[in-house]
Amino acid sequence: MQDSLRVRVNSKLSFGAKKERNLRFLTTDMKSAEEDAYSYAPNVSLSLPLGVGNPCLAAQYHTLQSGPVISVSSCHQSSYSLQNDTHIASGYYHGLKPNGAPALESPRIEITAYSQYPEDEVEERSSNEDHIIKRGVNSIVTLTLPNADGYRDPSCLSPASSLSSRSCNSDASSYESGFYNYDNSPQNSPWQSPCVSPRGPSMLLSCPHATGPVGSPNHSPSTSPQIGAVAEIGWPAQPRGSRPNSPSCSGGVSSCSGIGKRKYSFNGNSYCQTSPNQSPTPSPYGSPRISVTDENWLANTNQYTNSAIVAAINALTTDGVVDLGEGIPIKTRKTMLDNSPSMSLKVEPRGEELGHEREHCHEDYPNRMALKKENYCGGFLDVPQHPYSWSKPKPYLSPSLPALDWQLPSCSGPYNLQIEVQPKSHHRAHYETEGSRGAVKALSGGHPVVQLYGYMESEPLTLQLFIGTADDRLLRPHAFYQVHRITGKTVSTASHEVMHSNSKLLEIPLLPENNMKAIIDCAGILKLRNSDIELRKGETDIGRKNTRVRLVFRVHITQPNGRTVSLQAASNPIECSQRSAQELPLVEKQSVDSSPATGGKMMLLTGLNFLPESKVVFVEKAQVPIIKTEPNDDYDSLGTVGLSMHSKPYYNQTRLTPVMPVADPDACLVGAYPPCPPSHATMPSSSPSSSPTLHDLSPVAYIKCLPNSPTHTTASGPMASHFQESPGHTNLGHPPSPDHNSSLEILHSHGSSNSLNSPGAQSYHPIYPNSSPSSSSSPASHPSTPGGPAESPFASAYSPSQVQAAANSSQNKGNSPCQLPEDASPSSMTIAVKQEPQELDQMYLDDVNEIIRNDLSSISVHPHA
DNA sequence: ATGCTGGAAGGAACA
DNA sequence: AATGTTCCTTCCAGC
Repeated sequence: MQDSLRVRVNSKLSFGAKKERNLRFLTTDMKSAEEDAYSYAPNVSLSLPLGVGNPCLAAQYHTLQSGPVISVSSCHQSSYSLQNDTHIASGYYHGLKPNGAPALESPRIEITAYSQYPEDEVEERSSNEDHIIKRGVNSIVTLTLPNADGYRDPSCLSPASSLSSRSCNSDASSYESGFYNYDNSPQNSPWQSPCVSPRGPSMLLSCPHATGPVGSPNHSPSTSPQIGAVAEIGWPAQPRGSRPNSPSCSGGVSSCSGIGKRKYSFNGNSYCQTSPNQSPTPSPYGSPRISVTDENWLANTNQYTNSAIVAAINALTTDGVVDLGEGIPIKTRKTMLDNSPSMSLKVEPRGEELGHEREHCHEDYPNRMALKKENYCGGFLDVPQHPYSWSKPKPYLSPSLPALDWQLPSCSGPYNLQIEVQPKSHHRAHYETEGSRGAVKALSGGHPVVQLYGYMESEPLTLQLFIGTADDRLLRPHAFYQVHRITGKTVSTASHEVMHSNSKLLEIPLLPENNMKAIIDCAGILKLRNSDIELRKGETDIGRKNTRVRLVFRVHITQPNGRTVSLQAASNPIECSQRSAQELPLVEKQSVDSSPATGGKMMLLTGLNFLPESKVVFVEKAQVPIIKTEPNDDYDSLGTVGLSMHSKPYYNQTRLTPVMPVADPDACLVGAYPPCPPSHATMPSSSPSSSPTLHDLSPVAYIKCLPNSPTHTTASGPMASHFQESPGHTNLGHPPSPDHNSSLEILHSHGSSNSLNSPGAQSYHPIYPNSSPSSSSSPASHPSTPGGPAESPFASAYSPSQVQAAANSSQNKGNSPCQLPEDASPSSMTIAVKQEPQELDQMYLDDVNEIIRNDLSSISVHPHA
């Protein structure tokens, strides 16, 4: 298909120009991939025939990303093992202890003691106000603020930490704490029991405030201290309503900060959170922002605390400390948290909860403190409402739930956790200073759906949700984003927030009566200020352009033998910035599924965000043409486009899904493809992502696709890898194939986007699914990538030459990498892509990615060419 | 009156 | 060091 078909595009919406336009086809060109990130998918699709096979989509997904993914095939827990990938393994596992506690990350964590402490103790402590350890720490902090401290501490510690700094976090935490409180209280235990679930509702019920029971809590806590108090107390907070949830947190915070705006934020945040409370101190200390964040939690404490103190505290306690310790990097925290979490989760949830709650309470205010103690501690309980669910369960106590940064499989034995409906590839996250921007939606207009297959027990379970990174390499809690609980009339799913480590978790009941399926209409995404997070001590990630996330779902199943099986499924990547949304083209429909390679036929593409500069590129792979769209980022687009275009055929086969994983999920979905077809029970994969990250992660695959430049390859690379890895997924690629011959890509030149610019290529942006992006971005690594689209565009240019070059390069680069690419490259290769070098180091990975891209590009190119 | 959105201004961070 | 571009965060306004 080199040619081009003409395409007219109508943009449905108003998008500006968007409406109908004729797209140009580029046949050969490469696009920039820029956005690739988003795009990932596209490429993928191309090829990938992969296999759809993998049972575990998730894996696939990951795979996709990673490349290696390989394995994905297996869904299982194995994942862990599977993961083999070195990467994975190393990355992931390493650090972690079996328990889940990441060893590496932070020792402290270990130190922490939640686990150590019996929950009871904890509670007691809590009750005591927590002076104890954390509390102690807190106490310290506390000192400053009397009551509050106590509360905070707990929460702060952990929560705070996580949140990072941000007040939000804190807030969040608070909120959460609120939740926690609940949790703590009986409720909390979500972990425990799924029960919670019930709780949710119940909670809601119970909570006066809240309408949504849950909701409120959240909010409140966070919110203002006072409010917080209330909130906590009451979910009441809910009442607050308005933004309670997020807002609260944020809102509260926001208000604080918000009001103040950043500048103020310092105060604001911190203050808000903390300070608000009471003490003045809080915020002050920290640097504004920083402090704020952490502060929030820590804030109080921190303030007082000196590093030494902190250290001591840490030593003592931990959690709290951690938080406090702003110093402690988030990661660390996470770890710690994780550890704790684990504990908490299973076992300690309370502890955490308590802690959190407390924290929350504390955080909020002295009042809260009072409240807490009273309320929460006492009152809450009273609050019968929440308790319901939460309390009850606690089934798991085991301390060891896996840390949030652990990679878990989506399938294990008979169990398979799948994301039946993927979230849209774009969701504008809200700042604390803003009101909630609603729950994450699915392409179809509904909401993401998660289902646990293979669970035959009558006891409900708790589905945990947190915001993870979109990195292919490693799936871990995102430092700059927090899940935000949404409540209201439109929310049908009960939920409650809990702080885990520094991350907020949303706990949602998985009920047998609902076939262990949950509609995730209660999850929004809160953006924390980069400055707040970056200030954290341990934080190493850069917020700038790090705007892609994934919804990560976990479920812990306690088997008859007492053993707990933890499954995890991650969604496709979601772009959370405002910007991208606008820029990404999205193809919702295509009038023709296929056309002669000779061209001459008109194709009508309907979608969004088509710009004059947007181009549609057809790539002929083998025989089957594939169409890709590459909107820059949009996965959607990609997804859509790709999907559609190609087709459906593909779709069918493979499903984009895999490929798309991320990005497009929507598209895919939208496209009508089920994201995870697989979903079926069997499928593990479904969530491609899900899984285990392990798998993938490797960025390699994804990779960025693109590099631009020069050769870049583009997307292909990633895709390729994806393909390879998970054929299935990839497939999206193409499964097997059918079609894949050519692909159509829509490119935008987004303006300036770098990528575009780049190479002569035209920069297309393939729409690859996230994966690529992610990969590219590896978390750490590519900052740019991360996000996006633009930056790293995948630019892929596809010129033949380039392609070749790419290929070569790939070769050059490294074997493994090369290999991958190489494999991939082959045109059609298809997909084949190579296997990934398992062992590649990330370093290599990057290279590899490029290579792959190149390969891909080349591949695609070939066709064209 | 709220909550959710989309859009955009202003300023900071980068290149 | 200056300039231009991109990105981040906060506001505003409309539905």
